[in-house]
Amino acid sequence: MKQALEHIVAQAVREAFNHELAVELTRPEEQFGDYATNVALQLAGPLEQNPREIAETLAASLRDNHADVLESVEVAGPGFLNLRLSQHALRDSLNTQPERSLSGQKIVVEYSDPNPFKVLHAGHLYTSVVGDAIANLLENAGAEVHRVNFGGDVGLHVGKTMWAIVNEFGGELPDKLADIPESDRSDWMAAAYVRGTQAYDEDEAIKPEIVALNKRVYELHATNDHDSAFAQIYWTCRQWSYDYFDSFYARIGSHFEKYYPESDTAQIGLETVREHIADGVYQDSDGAVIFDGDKYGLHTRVFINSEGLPTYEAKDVGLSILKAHDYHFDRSIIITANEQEQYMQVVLKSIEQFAPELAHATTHLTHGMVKLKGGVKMSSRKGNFLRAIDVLDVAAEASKSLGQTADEEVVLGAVKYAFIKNRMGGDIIYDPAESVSMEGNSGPYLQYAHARARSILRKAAIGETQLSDFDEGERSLARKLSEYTEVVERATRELMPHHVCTYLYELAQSFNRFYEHNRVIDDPRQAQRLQLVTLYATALKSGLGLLGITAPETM
RNA sequence: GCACCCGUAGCUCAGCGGAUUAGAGUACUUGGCUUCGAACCAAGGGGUCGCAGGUUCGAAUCCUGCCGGGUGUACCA
Repeated sequence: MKQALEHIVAQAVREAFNHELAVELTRPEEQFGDYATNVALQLAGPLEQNPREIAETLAASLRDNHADVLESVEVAGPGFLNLRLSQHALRDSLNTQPERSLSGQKIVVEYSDPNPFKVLHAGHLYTSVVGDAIANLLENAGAEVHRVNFGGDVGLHVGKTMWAIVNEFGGELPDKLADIPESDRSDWMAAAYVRGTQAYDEDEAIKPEIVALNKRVYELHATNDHDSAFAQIYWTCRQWSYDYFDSFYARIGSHFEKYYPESDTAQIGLETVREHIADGVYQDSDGAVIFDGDKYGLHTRVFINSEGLPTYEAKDVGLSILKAHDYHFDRSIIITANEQEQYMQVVLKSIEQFAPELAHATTHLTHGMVKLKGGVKMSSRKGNFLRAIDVLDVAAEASKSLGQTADEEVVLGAVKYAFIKNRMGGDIIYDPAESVSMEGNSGPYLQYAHARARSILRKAAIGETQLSDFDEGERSLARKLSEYTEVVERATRELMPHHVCTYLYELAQSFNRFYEHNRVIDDPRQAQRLQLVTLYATALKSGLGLLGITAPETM
């Protein structure tokens, strides 16, 4: 409907003023109408006419030619045009069917990116949640979406963890792995990483040992060694990490079709970087291979270190090439924490030098850190970090202490909604109690709103009736419902799922206001109103679905 | 030092070129349930939109400078 109206207004402008203009309609406050546009103000300059007069001319034209769609057209303020939809036009704009604007497009979305041999922390949960929402939005718009994951199964951090494990075992003794209970594996490796990092930073004698172990890990891959004692420890621990990731993703409802380990991207990254030394993209410097980002207003980074090993930079180059090779995508979206923003610019700028189309098809989105409200201290035993599962546990506890359910469905809904509702970019302050509360702008509130609407619908049979003209209260709700597709379209276009949260909450408020003053069951307008309640419940469920949040029938 | 991100009600955040009165949630004050789930609704107090300039008919929104916070800045990921 919005697009059709924009077309209509553009046509009116064309006919009246012989002027081409990209018309943009906005949603004004309800008192002003259903749509508004400031085209008259935009035209005032070029046409050298009074904006109000331009607006009056356009209003008259729209009233004369489109009375079927527009109930009223009014000029307001300095020259705004306020449009109010006719009953049938409003009825026609009530649907939650997505516009398949991205159909035919192949999009790879990479997010989450936890590293084996390290902790799966709150930040990974955050990216996973927003990444899912963004992927869902793209898919909803008709794109062929591929969700992929990337993580460091090789690299210095692995050397650190391996060093600590070997140190703890008193040698390369894979049999000792059997002593680690399954439920402790993840935390045990995370703790080893913490010890390894400490040793690396504080003990000059150990540092070279860890560097050597890092190199040995690369060798395991190069020689396909699965048998040596060191190899057995490495592969077993790597698998433990992957198993843990899988179970966590299953728990939160994330699904990745492919996991790129860095060991797969390291070689191709290394080769690609070396290949482009000759043409001057990368260059030797102090025994390392760098990309001179300063030339482009960025900063310089090392892609191959003086040990001859690829750094994360080269592995990311390799990953880009692998993803392009595997998917032949139209667009690649990478979601990471914002501390990688400038790093990624350097990597992409270097790729742009030899594969401009690949760099230009890539979008890097970033988000901030997850911080617990009140700065709850994590125990040093856990390494001073907030694990992903800690967030879920804290939410479950908060729910219980409010005397509510700690059902996984509700806890996940609470956490996901709390994460997504903020615009991506800055850090988010996570308040467990607020997130699980059924009062206010929260996931459980919307789940409850859905359950409540479904409850009404269960009490009465819905006939085959068509929607008829709305009365005042119905119209207000209908108008809010009609915004659904526009909001989803915007969230998709801007890759900002938080718009969906804002809208769903407003929709629920709009419904509650309607419901407060209008009877549904046993009212003469029951059939009509049940249709609206149905549309409302559907919108809530679809919208929550896009956010990766379930909409229960009862709570 | 330089680069990037962020500074909006006590707190947590939307709004990111438009509408007499800058919006939500929360917290606080008050009113509303013998009726479809009141986990709701209605009303009230609370803001020099970090500061100062500039562009514009119009700036929380764009530009510049400053202040404050965060992050990054050569062999970590």
